Amino acid sequence: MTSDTSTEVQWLTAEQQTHWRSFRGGAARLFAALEHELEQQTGLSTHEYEVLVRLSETPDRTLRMAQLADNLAHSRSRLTHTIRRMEEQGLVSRLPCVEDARGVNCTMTEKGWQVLVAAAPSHVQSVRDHLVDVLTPEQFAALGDAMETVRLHLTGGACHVE
Amino acid sequence: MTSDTSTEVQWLTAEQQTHWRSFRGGAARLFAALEHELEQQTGLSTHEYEVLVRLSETPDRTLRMAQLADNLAHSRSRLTHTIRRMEEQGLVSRLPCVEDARGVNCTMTEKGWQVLVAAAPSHVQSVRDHLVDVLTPEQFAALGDAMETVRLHLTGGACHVE
DNA sequence: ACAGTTTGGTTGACAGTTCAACAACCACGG
DNA sequence: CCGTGGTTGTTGAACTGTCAACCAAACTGT
Repeated sequence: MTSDTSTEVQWLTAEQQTHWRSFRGGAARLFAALEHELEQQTGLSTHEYEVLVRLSETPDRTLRMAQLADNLAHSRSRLTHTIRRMEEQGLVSRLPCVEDARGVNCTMTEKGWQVLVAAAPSHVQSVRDHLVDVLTPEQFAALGDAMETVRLHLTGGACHVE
Repeated sequence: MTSDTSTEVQWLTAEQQTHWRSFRGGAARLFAALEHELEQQTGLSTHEYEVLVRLSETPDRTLRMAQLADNLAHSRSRLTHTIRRMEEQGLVSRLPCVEDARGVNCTMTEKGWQVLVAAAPSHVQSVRDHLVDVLTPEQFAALGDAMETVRLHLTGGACHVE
């Protein structure tokens, strides 16, 4: 990008390049496979599934739009579109927020809960089939730890929930 | 999905769940950050960048559409659209294939080569900043090995190139 | 009280992806 | 030959995500 002699580019070694490509290629194919299987078996996209999971983990199955967006690392507008579509399917509903009149509370409907309950087993099985059970427990743990480090570094240590 | 008593669901343990979420969240944020930085600094999407990388690695900077699609794990139609756009930008060009009249050879133009050369350093730096240099060499190697295993399992051992 | 700024959320136009249908070509067995 | 089936690549419509503009409500300082 800049000059040539002053700022020498620090290339990747051959091993690093191999690892990087394995990571990128493996992750891309893994997520694609999971997305595809979930879609086939339940009609849900992984994003919709994740929305339902996050909502299901709160006491009242409700979250503010902004919290949901942060949790999922999605843009606000993307979440708005997703939630609108899910609302049309009857999976969630939106209510104005009492404490903050700007806010919107997103709640899981009973139908949304049942859809999630029905979808979870096959999705978990997919994750096992293609990731968890393919690796040794040590490999899988190392994978999780490494990516947690990456995540913390990217979010500046904040955004603790995922 | 099926019965309840016969097919008991094998849930993830709490640790497995944590690792899985770290992996998914970390990978999503990492790829998003890399995509964003590459876009900002070079005007290229990561997909376009990968296309150029793959082409640059062949002797004549040319690949059949199908090989390119397999390498990138993209659908045929997706690649067609991508290549059409890149062709409009003058980064690649398409020529009918002599040996197989169905085929299309995709070649990198000189401009495409120069765009790649200009883009590579900052992209490599991004990968270092957010992934390689954040982990220990052992962690990074373990990451690569694990995802290579996942990739091989998903592609049935075939598709050796990535 | 009130202008200025920040935050929460939505909207619409645009860009990129998916999916199904299609056309052209190869390869192989009658 | 001819036809059948599989492969290669493209197309257009529908869908999803991105981006910038926007409104409304909440803070902030005077």
